[in-house]
Amino acid sequence: MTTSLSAELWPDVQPETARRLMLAGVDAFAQRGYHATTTRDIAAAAGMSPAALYVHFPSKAALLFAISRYGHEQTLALVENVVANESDPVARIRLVVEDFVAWHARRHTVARVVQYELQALPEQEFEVVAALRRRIERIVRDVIAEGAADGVFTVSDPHVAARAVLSLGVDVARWYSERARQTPAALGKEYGGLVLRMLGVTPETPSTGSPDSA
Amino acid sequence: MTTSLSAELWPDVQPETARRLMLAGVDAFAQRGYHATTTRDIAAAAGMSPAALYVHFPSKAALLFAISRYGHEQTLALVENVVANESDPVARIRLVVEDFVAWHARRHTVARVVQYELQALPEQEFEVVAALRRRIERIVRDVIAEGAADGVFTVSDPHVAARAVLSLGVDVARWYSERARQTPAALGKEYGGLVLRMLGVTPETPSTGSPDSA
DNA sequence: CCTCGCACTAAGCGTCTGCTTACAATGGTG
DNA sequence: CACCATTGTAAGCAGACGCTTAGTGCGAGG
Repeated sequence: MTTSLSAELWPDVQPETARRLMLAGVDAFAQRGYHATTTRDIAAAAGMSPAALYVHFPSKAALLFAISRYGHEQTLALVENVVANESDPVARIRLVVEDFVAWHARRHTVARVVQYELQALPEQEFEVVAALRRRIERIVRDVIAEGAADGVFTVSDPHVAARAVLSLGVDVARWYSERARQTPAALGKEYGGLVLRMLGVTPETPSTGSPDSA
Repeated sequence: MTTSLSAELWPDVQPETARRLMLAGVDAFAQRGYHATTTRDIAAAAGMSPAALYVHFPSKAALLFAISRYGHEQTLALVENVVANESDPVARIRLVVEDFVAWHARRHTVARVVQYELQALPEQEFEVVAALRRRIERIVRDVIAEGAADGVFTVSDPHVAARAVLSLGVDVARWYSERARQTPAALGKEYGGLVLRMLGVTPETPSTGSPDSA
């Protein structure tokens, strides 16, 4: 189980039992999918009776929402953080990809739920996370558009390019596992390079600093 | 509904009713997911009683398997066809991406089931489609490795590069819809260009022929 | 020591699930 | 026309589902 690794997640979820339920939910949802997971599964994995779930969450869907929302907020924060600390489009997009990919690899269990169990959310809750997703996509698209305007990126359509960049990151959650040949950080670095080339950045552009000598 | 477009799928499924059930299954599985779809949903969408499903398929899982297997065979055939008709690694990878992406866009309903409902298959049936998936990945990886050996591709690891290329194609099924701004064919062309740059092909390499003048 | 509130459990509710059974309509073949 | 395989239906079974209810253990406050 990857529970031990995920234990450092959600450091501030109020009752310890609620966090255990979220952890159990993540594992179950990621492995079997939301609809194939029963409240009895989750409760048993958390070492409790099925009714205990309803002490902390009004419904099974609310548990999914808590997980999904928290995960989306983390990835949004990640992207916003890079944009806040960097100004060069090349550095921005490389670091966004590095962090985004590394997160989807390291947290691939949570990421699987975040990216692929969206449709199971009730309409109202779905709208909340959909808004978070739009913000993430918007930021990436704007960074690419800015780089294209500066002439450092060569893309015919920032919309398509942003989709492609995010696709590379999202899809990592689908196939990555602990027995992958690369660490999350190493994979992020490699994908960062791939994306820069995809966006038409020539290697002869050392940007502001950090020559990244091998 | 996208049923009318999908109607040209499976031209050779024996009884017409079985095809209608598969069509209804594809739509339902893609929209709500396998586990959230009931046999009553499928039967109703096909205009039949729930028991009719069991005249043509031994179980709900068998219906999913028929859909998944057929879809995987189509994408494999697509990739094999390109490799059989082209010899240059650059042309091969560009056409593979073009066709793979276009298929995942045009058939995004089927593709969604094919790519994201795998885990719902029983173990034995899963192994069958997993073998097909391995063959697809293998071909793409070999083409990239060959291009890298020839010096036309610049990749540090063909495994990672193949994963990235397939990720771009697979993820199209997740976000593409009829109201996308690009036709499947146009998207395929654009992604083909992105992938070539990602693999380090310089635009100054016109390969054997086909200048692709715009 | 009593009392209250909170976290939790045992048991079970109404409903829905995949699937089966018993039977009817249809159409090709002798 | 008799026969039967094929293709469908109506009704329902056994089990599992999300969630509720009634009640228990226990630590904090008076």
